This record gives sequence, structure tokens and C-alpha cells, in this order.
Amino acid sequence: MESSRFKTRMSEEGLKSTRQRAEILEIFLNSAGHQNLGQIYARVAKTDPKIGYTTVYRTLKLLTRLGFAAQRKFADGETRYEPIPEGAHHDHLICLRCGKIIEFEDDHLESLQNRIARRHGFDIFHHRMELYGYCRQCARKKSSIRRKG
Amino acid sequence: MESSRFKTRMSEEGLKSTRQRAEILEIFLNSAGHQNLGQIYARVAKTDPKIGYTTVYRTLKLLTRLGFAAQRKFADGETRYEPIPEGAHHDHLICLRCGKIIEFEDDHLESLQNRIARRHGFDIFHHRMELYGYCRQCARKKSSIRRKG
DNA sequence: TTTGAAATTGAAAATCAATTTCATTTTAAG
DNA sequence: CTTAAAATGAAATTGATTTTCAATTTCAAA
Repeated sequence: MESSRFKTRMSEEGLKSTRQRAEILEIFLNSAGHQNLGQIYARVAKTDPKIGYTTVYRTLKLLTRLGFAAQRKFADGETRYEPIPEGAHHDHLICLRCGKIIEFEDDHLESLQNRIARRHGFDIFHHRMELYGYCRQCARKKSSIRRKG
Repeated sequence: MESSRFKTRMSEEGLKSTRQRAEILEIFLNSAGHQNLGQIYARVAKTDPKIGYTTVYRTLKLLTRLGFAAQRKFADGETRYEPIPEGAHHDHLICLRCGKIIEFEDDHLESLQNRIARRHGFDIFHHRMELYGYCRQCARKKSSIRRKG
């Protein structure tokens, strides 16, 4: 379970386990990925209105530092958090109409990146790749109320 | 010349040509790409201290809307502007040590993106791709004072 | 060339998310 | 238990971006 890994990691860092941190992790992991702080706070507050926004902010920052969460900023400028999945690195497809965010993995992309980096003498640590457009459903409807991006 | 294209476009939009706008475009085009507002304003102010920060801000926004500039936000969160180059779309390699930003084009990348998008039923309008690591010079030195990213 | 409505400018103020402060409370090691 | 260190939460601060507004400038029409 993630919550015990979280406790272990906190202990290792000389940090303390608190009810608030446990609740925030719990809620964060059990809700859809790619939410902003306000959304996460709203969920937390619904469960426990005593927990402050600041604590949610600090806990998400901590989760990010300890590798349980990743902070994402897509082209709309909002800061979102997603639980870090077990598997490999992934990138994102983002629908400009409905806001849907889809994660994908692609080995060819990874190797192509390495080839490009080598060509320019770079030693790559990480990357960011986002594809913006219309998802299948939104491409069908041809209305054009765009969001984000 | 870009400045006359700029005038034409402004006229088309019912906007007015001003000394300030002309100077800002001039300075923007004649300095290195990928600068933030503060840096651009500093250059403008050196040429003409009467021009206000707000005007530089608004003009860069206008240049972006009219397609003369592109706004970029890399992983360090800073907002930068680059002149929009004639040629094809390009992506970025960013050095985490010295901050160097290199533009690159790669057709394979473009076609791979389309393949990925198709696989997920997306219709792609634009994308963002950034590779973060050490440039050749910084990879040689092995010091580790990281910046951005 | 003059006129005047509309647009622009620039300083200051407002906004807004992100972050810090600080008094109080809680945790957990000894 | 004790108690030092850490965490909490409300409020304040920061810093970048954006808006406001009175004064100025542009430019199309007369």
C-alpha cells in the first residue's frame, strides 16, 4: 500500500506522519489524475473541512519531492498533480475542446529523443512531450468552443 | 522587412502604429531569442527609458497574437518570448546547467507524433516537445550547480 | 490642415496563484 | 511522561501578470 511506503519515506527523511498527510495522500490517489490544487483541496475539505489549503499545498509538494506525485503544467498554464504510476515514463495527449488528458507511452519516441539529443551533443535527463488537438469525440462534433492550450 | 508587415497587420486589425510598438519590435527581433519580459524591457528601456513596462508587455502580447512572436514556458516556469522564425515548427533542447536553449527540427518526430495521435483518435493542432539535460560543454565539466528544469 | 473619435500609453492599482510567516498544536524519540 | 522538533492553518507576503484610468497620440474624414 502506498500509505505505508509514504510513512516509511517520511520517517527516513525525519518527517512526521500526521492524520492530515495520510488523508491527503488517500484522497489524492483515489481521485482522477491531473487535478489542480483547488480541486484536490475541495475533495479534502469535503472529507475533513478542518484541513487547510496550505497543508494540502505543502503535502502535494512533499509527495512530489518523495516521488508519489508529479507536477504538470500544460499549455493552459494551470498547475496539476498526477499520481506517479509504477510503470515507465509517459507523455500526454490533451484535448483542446473538452480538456480530456490521455497518457501514452511510446518507445520509438524515447529512442528518437535520444538520437536527437546525441546529434546535438546533449545528455538528456528528462523530457516533456505534449500533443494538443481534438479527441475522437470532439473531432466528430465540429463546434469550436476551445479550452486550454 | 518585419516592421512593415507589422504595420500592415496592425492596420488590418484596426490598430494603430506607434513609435513604441515599432521600437519594441525592432529591439525584440534584434536580440537573442528566448528572453523574458524583464530582459526585453531592460533593452527597450536602455534605448528609450520613456517606454513603460506595461507597453512592452502589451506589445509582446500583440506580437504573439499577430504571429510575430511565440510565448514559451519551459520547465523552470519562466515565460519567454522568441521571434517566430520563417521555417518549420521547431522544438527545444534545454541545458539544465548553463540554461542554453537550442532549437531543433526533426521530421521523424513530427511523423511519429501523427502516428501516436492517430492511434488514440486525436486530431493534432500543435505540440510541445522539450528535452532537458546537459549540453556538450556542461556534460564535460561535471559540476552540478543546476538551474531551471 | 484641422478635427475628434478611438486607440494607446504609462503609472499605479488589482488580481491571483504560489509561498512564507508565525502562534499554536501535534508527533514521536528518549 | 517530557519535550524538542515538526506540522498545522489562518493570515500575510510575494511576484508575475493583467487591468484601470487619466492623459496623450494616431489617423480617417472633413
